[in-house]
Amino acid sequence: MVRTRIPPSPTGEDLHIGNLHTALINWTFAKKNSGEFIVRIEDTDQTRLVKGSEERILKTLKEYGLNYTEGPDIGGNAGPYRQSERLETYQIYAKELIEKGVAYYCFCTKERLDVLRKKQQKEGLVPRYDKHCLALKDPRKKVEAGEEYVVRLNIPQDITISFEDMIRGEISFLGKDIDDQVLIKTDGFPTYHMAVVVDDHFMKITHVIRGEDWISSTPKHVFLYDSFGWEKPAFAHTPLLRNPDRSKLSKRKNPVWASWYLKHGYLPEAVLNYLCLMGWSHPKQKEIFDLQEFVSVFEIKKMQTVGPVFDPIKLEWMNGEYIRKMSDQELKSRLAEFYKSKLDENIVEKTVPLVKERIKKLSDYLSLCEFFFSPPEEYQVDLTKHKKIFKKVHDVLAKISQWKAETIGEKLQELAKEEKLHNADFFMWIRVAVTGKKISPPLNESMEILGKKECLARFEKLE
RNA sequence: GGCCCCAUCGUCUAGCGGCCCAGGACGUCAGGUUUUCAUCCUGAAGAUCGCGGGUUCGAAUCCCGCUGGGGUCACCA
Repeated sequence: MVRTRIPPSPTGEDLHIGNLHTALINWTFAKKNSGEFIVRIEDTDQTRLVKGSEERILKTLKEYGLNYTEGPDIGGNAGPYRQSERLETYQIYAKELIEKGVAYYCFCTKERLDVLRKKQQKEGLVPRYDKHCLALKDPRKKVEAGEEYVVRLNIPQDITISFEDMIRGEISFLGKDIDDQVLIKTDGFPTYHMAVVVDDHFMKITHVIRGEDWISSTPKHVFLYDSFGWEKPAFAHTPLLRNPDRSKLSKRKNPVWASWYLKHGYLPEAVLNYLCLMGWSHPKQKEIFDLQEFVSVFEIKKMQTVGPVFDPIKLEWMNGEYIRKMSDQELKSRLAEFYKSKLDENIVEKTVPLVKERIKKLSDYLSLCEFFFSPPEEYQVDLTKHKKIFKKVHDVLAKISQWKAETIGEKLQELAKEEKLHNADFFMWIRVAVTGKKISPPLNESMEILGKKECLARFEKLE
């Protein structure tokens, strides 16, 4: 049984878009293999916890439709799914490591560590723990005496640790290049490295699919698995999403919270579809496809190793494509949902066919259609010179008995001819008079929807 | 700096030794349709496949070096 997971850390505002990307890959990989996708909260850093973060992360994941079968809010057989609730387990296994000699107590103070690090840096060496406490005679006594300690991993200097990455092939590291990582902190909490291995093992995770930034930590994890005598999961390190300058995607240069895109009128399925194209491409070079299709054609081995630049422009294009292909009914309900039903449903329904090809995001709707809900307060063009013609327009419109776009268009066309006015100018004045803007949905149809009375009123105002 | 990962149009990518003086998509530009905008249609510009060596009859594709980029070096994940 394939089991994948996503381990968000509740230390940010929300789910990071990069995490959404890895979540998508994990979810898809699980689905493809009829496996399970689970969520585990990695809240071992008590100092960085952000209130409400966990709830928002889980909510966002659900809004994107990446449903999980086990998680902190829904439970499951391998729970608890919050690391802060699994503290004893880590303690037990840390002891086992110490007994096996692959981990040791360390009593070094922060001060000593700082001095050591500075000295190494000055000498041009890589900062690394010097195994000072490994030589201690009776560390147990100090522990029993209540001295503060951490537990460190004891990586032999002379070994080579290698692992097979599903995307990149074999990767190996030398023991001398790996630091004696802290496993248990002074506060008794485990570090990521300890917790991730223990949890993945007991949660029976078969495939660890995570970002490229974890590659250099993987040998530590491999060493732990081997020390415990546990079967290792398969590893895959996905390329990291990048800023335009190719650095790791960051909030200074891009909106990074997954919910930001939802809030700003992007559709979850469009964002996900765009993310599919980050580091992977459809075998038939298709760009637009749904999650179901992704699951059926996705191959993790075909993932690219280069970090793709996250391009908001292409995302926007894709979002527009999704909107365009939606049924009117669907778009109407998405808009209602997006605007939290604050807009007149009747108007939304009537205007949807007019705007479908004109908006790229749900949030574009209101700026384009504001004039349907309230008369323009200002005009993008100075209309004071056209009072006379507006009077004529008003009278022509007033005579129309069948208030239909077609008739409105015909009558106005006739007037333009009579007055010997260029269509482009004439209709622009009318457009601005009715909508306030130079850019609007089709004029005649808009006037039909607005209704005769309202249209006449808008011209009377300008006469 | 050490270690690790990587390198095809501005961007996302196809390409797995001959089909490639490199194809598609976004974006850009020009034209057409149009009462604005958008859609739609047509077309164009845009990558000497980072550079230099090999291997081979033949390399974007394989090997090596260089250069460049990224990641990582915490009692953060």
